[in-house]
Amino acid sequence: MPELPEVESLRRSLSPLIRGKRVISVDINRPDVCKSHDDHIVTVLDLLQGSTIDRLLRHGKQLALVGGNGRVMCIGLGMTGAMEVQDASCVAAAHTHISWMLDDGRRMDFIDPRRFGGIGTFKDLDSLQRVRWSMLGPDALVIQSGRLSDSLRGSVRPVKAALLDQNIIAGVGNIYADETLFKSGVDPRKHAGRIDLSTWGRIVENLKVILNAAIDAGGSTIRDYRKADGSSGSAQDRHAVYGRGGEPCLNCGSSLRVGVVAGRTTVWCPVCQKR
DNA sequence: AGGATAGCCTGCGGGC
DNA sequence: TGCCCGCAGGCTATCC
Repeated sequence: MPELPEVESLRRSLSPLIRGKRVISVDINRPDVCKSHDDHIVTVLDLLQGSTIDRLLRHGKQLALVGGNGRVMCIGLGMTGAMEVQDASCVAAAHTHISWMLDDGRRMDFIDPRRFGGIGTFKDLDSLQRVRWSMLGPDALVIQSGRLSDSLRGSVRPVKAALLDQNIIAGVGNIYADETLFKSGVDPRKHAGRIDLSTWGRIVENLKVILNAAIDAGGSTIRDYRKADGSSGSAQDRHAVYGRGGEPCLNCGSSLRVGVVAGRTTVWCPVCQKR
């Protein structure tokens, strides 16, 4: 499940494979996964055909590839999206929607069975920042607790809903929201506006620790992601609450509760996490 | 206005 | 054994 750590792991693993490479051609198998933000139909030029790939940037869960021609592709992985680089002679996986032929004989594929993901194209980095990234909250790795506290002052929404809102804070998904709130001892249903500054400080600190630990372990997560999609064995072991509903709390032994908060399946400890 | 909810889409696993 | 249904969740559109 690509949240911030998986996207950052992807950025790091993809970078040495594609940075500086030239895109010889682009195969568009499913045009509808691409969306132009510059008022025209997406063309291969928007998808960096003929250009080098100069930089890989990330904000929250979004990955941007910046071309030497200035154009930008912003990739959202959604739930099942993946980018894979392999020898161009390899058969493309099922649900490969876009392929980039690189000048080193390899091919980069955008694969996304459920198509919750997609690729936005922008004429330049400024356009990406203005149209999309400036609308998102600060990246979860660098957000300040004061900023979070300010933007949620008086809010009656559940704190979990706030953490999942990319316009408030970018990069947190269902798994790390639950894990962070458990580690912080905060009930996911607690009103965001009723959380004091010191508690926000604890939440932000724990969030960053959890995200950074996941990034450190993320290489393996992303490598076996396609298998982990169904069976996800090793990734689950690291989670204290996610996927452990009904099992004993690792802290107090109470049965972990499962419910729906902010429209998402949520697991928390009814004893350790306070309203 | 802002929060809640439905729908998108496919694969997998539980239950019968 | 095989089929069906529910669920997984990031994001957008729409409703309340």
